[in-house]
Amino acid sequence: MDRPRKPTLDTVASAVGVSRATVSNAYNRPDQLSASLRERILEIAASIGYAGPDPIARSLATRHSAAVGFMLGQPLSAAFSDPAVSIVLDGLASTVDGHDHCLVLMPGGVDGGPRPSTVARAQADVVVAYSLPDDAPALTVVRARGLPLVVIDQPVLPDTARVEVDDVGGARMAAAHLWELGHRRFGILTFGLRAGFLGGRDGAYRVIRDRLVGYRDVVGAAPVWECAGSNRAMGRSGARELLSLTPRPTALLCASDELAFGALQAVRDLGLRIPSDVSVVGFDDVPEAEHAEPPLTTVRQPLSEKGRRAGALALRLLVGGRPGEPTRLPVSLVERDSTARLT
Amino acid sequence: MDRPRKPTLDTVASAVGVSRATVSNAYNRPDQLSASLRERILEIAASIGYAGPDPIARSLATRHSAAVGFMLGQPLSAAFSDPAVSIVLDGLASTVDGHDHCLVLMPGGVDGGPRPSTVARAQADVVVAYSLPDDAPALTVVRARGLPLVVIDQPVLPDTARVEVDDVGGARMAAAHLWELGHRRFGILTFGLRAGFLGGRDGAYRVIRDRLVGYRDVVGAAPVWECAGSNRAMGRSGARELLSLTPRPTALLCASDELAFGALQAVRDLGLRIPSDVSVVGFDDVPEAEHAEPPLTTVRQPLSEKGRRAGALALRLLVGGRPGEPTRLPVSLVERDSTARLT
DNA sequence: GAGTCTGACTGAAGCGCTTCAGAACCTCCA
DNA sequence: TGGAGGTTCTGAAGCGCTTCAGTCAGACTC
Repeated sequence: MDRPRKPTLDTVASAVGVSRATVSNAYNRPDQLSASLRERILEIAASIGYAGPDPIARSLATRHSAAVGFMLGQPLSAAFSDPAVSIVLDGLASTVDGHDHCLVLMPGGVDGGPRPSTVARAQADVVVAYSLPDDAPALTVVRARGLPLVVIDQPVLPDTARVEVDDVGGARMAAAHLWELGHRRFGILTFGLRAGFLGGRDGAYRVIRDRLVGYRDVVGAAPVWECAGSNRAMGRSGARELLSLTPRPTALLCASDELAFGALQAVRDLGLRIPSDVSVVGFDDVPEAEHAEPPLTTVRQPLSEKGRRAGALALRLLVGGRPGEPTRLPVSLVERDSTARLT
Repeated sequence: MDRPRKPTLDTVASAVGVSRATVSNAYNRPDQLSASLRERILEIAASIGYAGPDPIARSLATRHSAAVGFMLGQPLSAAFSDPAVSIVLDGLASTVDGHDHCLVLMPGGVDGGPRPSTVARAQADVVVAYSLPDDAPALTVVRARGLPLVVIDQPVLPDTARVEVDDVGGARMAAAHLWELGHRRFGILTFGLRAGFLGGRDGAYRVIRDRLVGYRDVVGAAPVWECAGSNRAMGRSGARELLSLTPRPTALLCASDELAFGALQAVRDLGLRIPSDVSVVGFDDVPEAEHAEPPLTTVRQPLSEKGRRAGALALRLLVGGRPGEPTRLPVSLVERDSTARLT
């Protein structure tokens, strides 16, 4: 609390015998002073332990904080149990970091989405939201603060940039693939805020609702188990529920690869074989899908690109750009060995 | 860039007809004014679209930013491919968030550790470093800025708080367990900055060096394959290298569970059985270890607790606390089904 | 009714920096 | 030789907020 007062621009200025403005220029606008003076300033600054302009004061003066906020629907551990989230975040972080911006993390609580007070105090001048429930209070706070917003995989909001993929189309591809292989009895595995067979409500996440639409477009009515989150363990127990239905589904449509990995395990738990007894298809095409046992048939979406695009959009909003049309990234079906013709 | 100027404390003050100090108090010290006036202020503030005190200006005035920085040794995607990292980060984030602090992420680049310029501009008043290479330049910058620092799993630095586990002891337990089961031919799988059999150098991470020491204490010399990172795919191919040695190891010591998961797969790839042909032990005890096939024998360390402790320490340094003695968390061996007596 | 308290509000001094309109001096060319 | 044009540096006005020492009424005490 009372360590010795740190040196400031003024300290340096008077140590060197120039004005504060000049020292500031030494750091920010080298062209505004002679090289020799600049060098002297930097040298003296270093010698008295001045580590450069204070980021906060600089932010206040320039009116931007060089940080982008990242709001997440889940606690970090839940979010990162799904590699898809990590990959998106990595794409975002590297774009943003490449432009000398920091990432301020606002993880979600149990009710989905960061706490409003967290969002209200976050130092960021643009925020990107990922997989928040549609009605998250955090979104309201962001708008109240007047911060530019980019959403990933969420319903369009007025005046907001957006990146998305064709979830409906992707889901349709997955379902059509199974349909063409002769499957007629399906189980659907999704995730949301709580576990159980899906009754009236259709889940909090737009992505999931969309995938559901796509699946149903093709397969019609089918039992849907919603997991409380997207990870293997939940996928495994959810799949177990679906597989214990009578008649047993011959194919499982999973709303994420993590869920599908769990489903593969559940099928094996029952002593059944993939794909001869049960076909499984995922969604995302995370790197591991290729190395699963058996390699997973899934819908590929460009995860890293999604993060990068979101980052680029955020950066653009930052300099006053317009949100523009939603960016829609392509999906495609990757056929591997977890699906086969029904015999 | 030129959206209409946002309302400030002054705007509100004059709209209400009170002084700026009073409006500030309405937000920060409700006891300093009458409830009725406070209510009126908040109401008018809302009506003119004032979303509360600007976080940056507030930070400047109070001289702290309510943010803790988190420096990481790897890019996000690499870091999060290992659930251990996510769990630690989650523990940290929830502690910190519970005290109304944000987390500022500073992911590493290819050379390990965030870029110095990123660190120099980050708005945080304390930073915690996790799994950085020992000589990361980022650490230097933090100290130059005079920010309090807490390190997780890293060599002790002067005037720095630290949390760690007994890596040497844990590794010893794992090795001793296998030794007692009769194993004499070992393969060791670790991770670091690049892939290959370990020759002279002993890796960039202290954690890994310690685990290696523990393994070797018990098993003596043994081939060591260093993966370029800690994930399944790398573990799988690394284990493949070890298993193709002659004579083939009967037991694999893996420096992380992720690596061990890969190793399990590699063993199966070769048509061998676990644990009858090859025993495998991991390190970390991530949640999935229990559900692996077979369930993984591993060294448990309290990952979430590690993050929480680091958070608590950071918060303490923030209010001027002394670093104190390093916090050392206990490890223990969890015996499951991936290890068995050599027959 | 004088004196003391207390609660409610305000004035003004910063926090550490950026930035912009000059000032001061020098060079160069007509 | 006079002014146009450069270069280098400075003064001062903010950025939006917190905080502390007061001021000012009104309530209370004796």
